[in-house]
Amino acid sequence: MTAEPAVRNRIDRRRERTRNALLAAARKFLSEGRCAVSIQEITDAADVGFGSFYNHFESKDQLFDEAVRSALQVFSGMRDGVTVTDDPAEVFAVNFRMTGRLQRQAPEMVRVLLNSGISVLLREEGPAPHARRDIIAAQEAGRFEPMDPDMAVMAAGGALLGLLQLLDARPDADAAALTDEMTFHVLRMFGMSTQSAQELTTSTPPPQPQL
Amino acid sequence: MTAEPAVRNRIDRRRERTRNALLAAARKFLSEGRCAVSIQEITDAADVGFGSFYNHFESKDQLFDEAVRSALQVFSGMRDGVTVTDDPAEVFAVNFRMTGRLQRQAPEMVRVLLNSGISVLLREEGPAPHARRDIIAAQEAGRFEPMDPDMAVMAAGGALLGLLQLLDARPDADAAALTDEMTFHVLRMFGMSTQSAQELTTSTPPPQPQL
DNA sequence: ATTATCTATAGATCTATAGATAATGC
DNA sequence: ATTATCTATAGATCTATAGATAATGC
Repeated sequence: MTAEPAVRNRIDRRRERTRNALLAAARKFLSEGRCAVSIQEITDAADVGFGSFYNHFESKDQLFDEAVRSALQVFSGMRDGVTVTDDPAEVFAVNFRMTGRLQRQAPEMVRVLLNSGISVLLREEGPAPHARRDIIAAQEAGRFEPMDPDMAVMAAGGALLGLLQLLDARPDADAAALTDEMTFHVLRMFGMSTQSAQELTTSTPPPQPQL
Repeated sequence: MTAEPAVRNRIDRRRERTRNALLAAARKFLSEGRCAVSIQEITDAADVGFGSFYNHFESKDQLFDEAVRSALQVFSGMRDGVTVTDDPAEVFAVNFRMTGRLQRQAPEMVRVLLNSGISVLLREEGPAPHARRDIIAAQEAGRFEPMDPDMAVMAAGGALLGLLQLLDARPDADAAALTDEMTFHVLRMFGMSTQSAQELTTSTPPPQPQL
């Protein structure tokens, strides 16, 4: 009656190791913007026999697709375990601040998304659907002014991607400070007062993102 | 003493036609996110003999690089011919509004940028350097509140890319209205009052972007 | 005469698979 | 006995170039 255990035996664990090595190698190339790489190069980077590729993926396109998806999951999975508050604006702010800080924790994952285009903001597996719900809740609670939710998601998501790109280009910058500054401005864009926005971006530091 | 005429004779014009056909074909593939396409496919799409490719480009990478650059030039070149005002905030707003409207004029060009990642916001050939100067001028004129200029560029540029992506996904939406709404919110993010931001986004409609 | 384009092709590279090898389950 | 991995390779595809053709300049 219970679900299958995630890992059944040693064979399955080895199989998953190989698969993960291929995904990690694919993310490495995608993070470098190299999408025209041969399967041989991928299996070499994964330290896996060439033929093993076809035990796990039908094509390079499929591998790359799942690699992007796996990077997206890091972002949407980050929300799990975050303390819930009853202020939806704070929920939004905490998630924004955590995502910005994620750049220093997982720069390669972030780079995969930065290279995969703005369309990540429209993907259902990405962080957009959650953000959309948070924004609507904050609007209904009167914390944000009314605004087309899709526009709000694209505005906040775009600013977030811009921030991540800037942090990527500036390895020595204070990521937490810049992230909080960006969060502050996004909250103000959503109609919050300077004081309220400052309260949400300076008070409690957000928890460390979980990987 | 004068510079060479852009086009000297019929041979040069034909040469340029071929080169432009290759660039256009490359943009077509890039706008579809297909970077692993063969040179044969590119020359077929350009309706050009296979060998002609090497008369103009040394490699596929070089072609793709110049294709992205040519798409970027459409954006930064759009500013030329725009009426100049003495309010730097209005200059910023007019350019933002024109760029949003550009999505309906040149959707393929926009798609090339959307697919080429957030790093376009850091490229010197892109619109970022101009936007940066406009933002600083508006800050010094007291129209925008102080803010790290690079952060401001990434915030506005990210929101703009998000807007363009949304317009691309919604061919039937009112692009001008959504663009003006996004402009309004970005101006408010930069510290403008609701009234001032509304004045800059509702009064004079921006001129049609030139292609 | 010059120059760009086009066609054809040799050689390199890449993909997909078959069959051998190694590891684990029962 | 089963299953995944690995090695080797046939066939397909792709790249870069050589040489022929066509168009223009002078």
